[in-house]
Amino acid sequence: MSIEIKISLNKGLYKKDPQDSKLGRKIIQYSIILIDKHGFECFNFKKLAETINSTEASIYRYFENKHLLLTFIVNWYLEWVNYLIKINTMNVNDPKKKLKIIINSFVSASKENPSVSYVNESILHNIVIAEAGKVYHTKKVDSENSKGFFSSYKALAMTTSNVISEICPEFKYPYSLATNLFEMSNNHIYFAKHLPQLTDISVQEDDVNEVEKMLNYFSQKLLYSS
Amino acid sequence: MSIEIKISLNKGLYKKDPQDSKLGRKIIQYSIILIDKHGFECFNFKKLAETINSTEASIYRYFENKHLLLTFIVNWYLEWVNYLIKINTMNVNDPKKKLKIIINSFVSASKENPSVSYVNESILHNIVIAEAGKVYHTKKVDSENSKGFFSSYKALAMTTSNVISEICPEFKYPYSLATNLFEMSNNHIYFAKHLPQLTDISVQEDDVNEVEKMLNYFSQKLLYSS
DNA sequence: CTTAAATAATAGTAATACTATCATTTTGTT
DNA sequence: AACAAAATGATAGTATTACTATTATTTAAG
Repeated sequence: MSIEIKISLNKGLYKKDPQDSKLGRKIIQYSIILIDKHGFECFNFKKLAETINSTEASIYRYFENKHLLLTFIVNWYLEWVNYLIKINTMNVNDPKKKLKIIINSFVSASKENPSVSYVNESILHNIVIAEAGKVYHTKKVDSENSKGFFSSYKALAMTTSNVISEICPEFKYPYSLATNLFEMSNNHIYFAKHLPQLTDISVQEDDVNEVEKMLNYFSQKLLYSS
Repeated sequence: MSIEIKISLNKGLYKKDPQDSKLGRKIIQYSIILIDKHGFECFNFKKLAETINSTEASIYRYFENKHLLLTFIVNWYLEWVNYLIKINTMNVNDPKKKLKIIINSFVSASKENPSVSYVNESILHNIVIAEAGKVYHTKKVDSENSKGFFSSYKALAMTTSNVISEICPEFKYPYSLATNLFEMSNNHIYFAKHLPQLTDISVQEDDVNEVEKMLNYFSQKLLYSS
């Protein structure tokens, strides 16, 4: 018994919705695996086509280029996290508890909620950690923004900032703190694994508990210490 | 009367030190301009060669590839900021004041301290804001780290974290806060310009005062509120 | 069973990221 | 000023990448 979620994303991200066909879902499934394995720079549609026994031309029928494919899967992840947050905070009243749930979703939603058969959420989280910045650090950021390509990140920021403002209505930087918690989560998981001198926390075998603690400590200090 | 600083960087970053020759300095000068103008993805050695009336082959005598060139200029910037911080905090005793000077250097060192004739520090800061993450978000991060390619970032993190620990010796996350202040500075300047829904601050005509205020507020709350 | 839609197979182009070779210019030394 | 050594320029060439176009074959829907 499994319910397949279909996440609806901005139509400008794809030429044809990959979630609606077998080949499309294979493209998503294996692009996640390949980008994680080789890194985004070395990933290309030729390798992907070989991996799934298809052709470049077929993949180009779904995505204009690999940058939009990355944008698609990162947005997919963000929508999925946002959806989980909504469900998990639905019946929670205390905004402090809500923020803890949000922080927990930032660091490890992927570990506790596998949900879509063709998406390995845990690997996808690694991609978000390592590659998500590349989605919006480009010269096309303004035109892509105007097409709504970053609306999933904005939605997540808004969800989080609303909870922050519930906790502390006079706090001046709810959006900044929201995005910072998310970015910090990704950064410090990455630092712990690759540049440990840039952080105080450590991550052993995907145990991100220390990151979670740190984010809770920061938000607590900023929002409700004295 | 001008004193030219020469910043010494990891020798693995270049084949030949660009700071030691006219052509090398032109490569630095115009790569900064071109990367800022077209973005790192669209930047290449052919365009650079045309711009400076040289050839691809000549540029390849200085840098193995554009990724190492970016790594070089980002490290150059970090060394330069670190150097300015050292000078400007040298005769300051109060660590709280020191941290304010550091934060000010993060947001706007480039505006107040032009110092090297062939480097436009202000444009370089824009590159750091938009492209620096790409330097270490790559599959080669571990091998490049072991070669010392990120030592400038580590040095800056250490300088900052030492001051943080001076302010509050029992604070558990001095390195994390140090890198977070730096990343946050870059992120929110970028967000303010391109994705304003992701931040609370705004940046008008390169006035980064609001970012500075926010970083001071965050560090204050974390380190010396009650 | 038929036809439309999706995919595969193949081929081709322009740009990119280099490498190699040799000619020329610049520089430092006596 | 003469000359060797080093740096740069000019030119050419290769492999890979990021696509696009065309036609054949398979699959799915009515």
